[in-house]
Amino acid sequence: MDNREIARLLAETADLMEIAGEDAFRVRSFRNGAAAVENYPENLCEIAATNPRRLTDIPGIGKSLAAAIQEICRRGSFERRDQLLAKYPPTALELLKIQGLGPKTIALLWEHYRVSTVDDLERLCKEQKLRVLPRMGPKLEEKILRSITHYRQSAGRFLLSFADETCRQILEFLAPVEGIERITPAGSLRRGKETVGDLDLLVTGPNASAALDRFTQYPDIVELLSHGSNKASAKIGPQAIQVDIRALPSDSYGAALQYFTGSKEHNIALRNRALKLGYSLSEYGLFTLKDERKVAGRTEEEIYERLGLAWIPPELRENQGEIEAAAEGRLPDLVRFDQIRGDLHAHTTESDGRATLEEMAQAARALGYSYLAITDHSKALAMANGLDETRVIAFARKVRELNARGDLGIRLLAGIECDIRRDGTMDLADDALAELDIVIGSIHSYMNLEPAEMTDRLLRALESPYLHVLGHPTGRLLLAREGYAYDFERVAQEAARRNVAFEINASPERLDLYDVRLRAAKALGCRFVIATDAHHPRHLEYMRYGVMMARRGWLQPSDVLNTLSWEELARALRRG
DNA sequence: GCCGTTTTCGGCCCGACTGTTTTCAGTCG
Repeated sequence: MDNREIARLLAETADLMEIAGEDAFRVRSFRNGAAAVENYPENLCEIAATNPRRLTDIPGIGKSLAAAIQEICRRGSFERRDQLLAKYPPTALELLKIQGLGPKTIALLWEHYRVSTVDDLERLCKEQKLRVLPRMGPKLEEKILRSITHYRQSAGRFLLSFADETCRQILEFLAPVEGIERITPAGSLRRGKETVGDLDLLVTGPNASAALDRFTQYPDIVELLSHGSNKASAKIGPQAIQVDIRALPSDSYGAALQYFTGSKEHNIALRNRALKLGYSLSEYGLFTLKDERKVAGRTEEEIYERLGLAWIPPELRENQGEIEAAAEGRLPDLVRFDQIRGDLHAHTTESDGRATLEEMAQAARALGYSYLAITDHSKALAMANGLDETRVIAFARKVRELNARGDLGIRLLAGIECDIRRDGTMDLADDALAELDIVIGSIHSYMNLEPAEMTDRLLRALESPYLHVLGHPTGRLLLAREGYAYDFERVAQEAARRNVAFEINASPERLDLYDVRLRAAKALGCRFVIATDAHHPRHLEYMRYGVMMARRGWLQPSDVLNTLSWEELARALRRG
């Protein structure tokens, strides 16, 4: 049992407690505990087994949660959770993911109609049966139906980070198998798509089928779907993500990798090109049409080369012009993770981060960065303890002193993630903003304005002479919420004109901006920063997901400001 | 339920919108 799973059980119990109408502070303690557990560096079940008293040393874990964790480690659940699950079906938790439905309404629906599935809920809305309940009406029925549609669209997909982490754990489990040359993830994970449907793993080597055998022993398998000598499939973990693993001969490995990486659209275009050149392309290789002789297949490179193309990085394979560019030798020189010199969006305990400034600085230094911008929230985000002008000025002074002391091993930038208010003005006064090295402007409220009003709001924000970066520019939350509606082109044009960069927020729940919007913005002359929005030292590692997004947006190092040295960056951030 | 103590009980995050009401509960960030 790993910490992530313990955290999931605690958070799930918090949800159930909320539906049961339990004390809100108690619920929050469970949520805090879940967060503490998830981020804890050592395996808690090992601690529980060897020295359980140490559990309560973890901030946020007291006697009750420590006992719950011990019980979870022993038998996979705990008393409180079992009681709640006896009262409410686990499917009720699913309803929490419907926007606009909260614990109180779910409890009400359960009391009246025994509703516990999305399908039931949809039926009741359509039969107009919700409106007879207290505080319910036709508008709510409509809103829920819309939310259900959005929910269905995102069901069955997983965040890139989740797929990536699951993949990493499987690769680790398969590592001891002898006689394996390579195991490569293909599919949308390899393309760096922000959400992933299932995992495709390709194995080659004289003993590839042994890797399949070992895979079927993977402890997290909840359902083994098939297991032959060439392919095995299973659903893994409580989320039941499907994993397909294929054993392949070395001489067609490249062809299979190409085929299973996709995208489907890219592959169709590539096969058409092959046909025109007198070949047929399949997952087994590139063959002549005339005598079905195999001419390529061992590597991807030789297949693309035979088709008169430069090798195309997986992130570009969406049939969005990359094949033409590869034919004409004008593929971009995509930005790489090792070119990133620093992170420009991070939170600390000063607002809603979980680590101190010093801890964040140390983590950034460990990643080899030469600078880190601390950008806590501004005062409009009262729930996050955002900074007012006085605190901002004191904070800037503290950062200058730390830098002057020179023992951090990394350059700190004093920054702020300043709220953009409803009218487009900044949440902090100019004289406070002027003290800072970097100002990110972000929207965290009034996200449902009419498009015209939202466009005006953003254009007004861009007028601030102190704004350097527009944070998470679309506001989307993957698998959860669509971005705000506004005229993106107009805002991008104005951002380019005023030298305000767009953020590529690398947080796995956001990944914002993203491919299509990045290309559009780049074409309009915009520049970008890739930043993690870290609320914990570990979150700094999300940078590589941001880099994947940048690559999907065809960005080169020169498009990305944090590939610059601190001195160059300081010049680039200066306005005018 | 956790934490911290002026040490065993009180504070813990709060403001605003939405859709329903006719004064506010529920949801969201």
